[in-house]
Amino acid sequence: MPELPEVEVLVRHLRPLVVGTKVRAVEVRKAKVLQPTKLTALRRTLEGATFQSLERRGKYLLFTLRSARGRQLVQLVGHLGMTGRMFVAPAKSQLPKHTAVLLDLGRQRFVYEDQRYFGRFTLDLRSVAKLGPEPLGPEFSADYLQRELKRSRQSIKVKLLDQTLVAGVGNIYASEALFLSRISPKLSANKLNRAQITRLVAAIRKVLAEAISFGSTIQLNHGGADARDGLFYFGRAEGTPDYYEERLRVYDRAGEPCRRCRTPIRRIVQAARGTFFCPKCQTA
DNA sequence: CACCATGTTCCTTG
DNA sequence: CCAAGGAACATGGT
Repeated sequence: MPELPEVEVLVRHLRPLVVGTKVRAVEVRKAKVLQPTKLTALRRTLEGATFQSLERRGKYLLFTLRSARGRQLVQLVGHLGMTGRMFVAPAKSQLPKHTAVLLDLGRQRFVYEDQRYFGRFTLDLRSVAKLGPEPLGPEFSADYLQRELKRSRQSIKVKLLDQTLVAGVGNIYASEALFLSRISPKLSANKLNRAQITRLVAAIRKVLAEAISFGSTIQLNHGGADARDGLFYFGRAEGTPDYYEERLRVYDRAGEPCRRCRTPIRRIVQAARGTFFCPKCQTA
């Protein structure tokens, strides 16, 4: 469930559940997700430590803990990859098949589960340090984007996936933002004019903010055994079907009519990922 | 069997 | 050295 909005909703959900709790023990079932951190280092750092805060940066979760008796603060980085989930559940509850890391919090336990194990649960901050500005923050402006795009010949769609350009936009919301700003995904980054760049900044902010508010509205069952079929797709409450169906404008809608002009939505492949767009509304 | 999937990193090519 | 493209990672759904 992992682009910026999904991570933001998860962070808001988890924050009150973990802050103030103490880690009694750490169990790792898939050491790959720790890398390059060693199991012994993770244990030494986390056992006895108390969660102090939880923030989001791009698609990453940043946990800050206070060490056992010192007043030393340590940071823990989480990433959900393509299929990761994190939740807090009763200590004896059933665990998902692909559980990677477990934190014993006493009556409750924190679970990081990831079907494909593409995610991370690590003390290594290097990936976070490389991230570009937050798209919902003040640094992400038309001036900034214009400066960054002018040297790149990559298609704008592929460029938006570059986390050093802007942190948190993924394959779904890149297509969505380009549709909203009526820019062809194939347009070379350095060919966007100022008006397009201004529209794109606004569209990125809008699709992300809209998705956060959608995810905050519906009831999500983060820890449930529900079928996991995509972004916000599990455990949603009954009675929100309309908004749910209308939520995405182009992503995964190949062949279906554009919501603006009824032209069939097209799917193309860019950098080995699917891109969805309206060939009539999104002109080069 | 073939192809597809919300992400990131590494390797190769130019 | 840099930019860009593609494969790899691992598992499951259609």
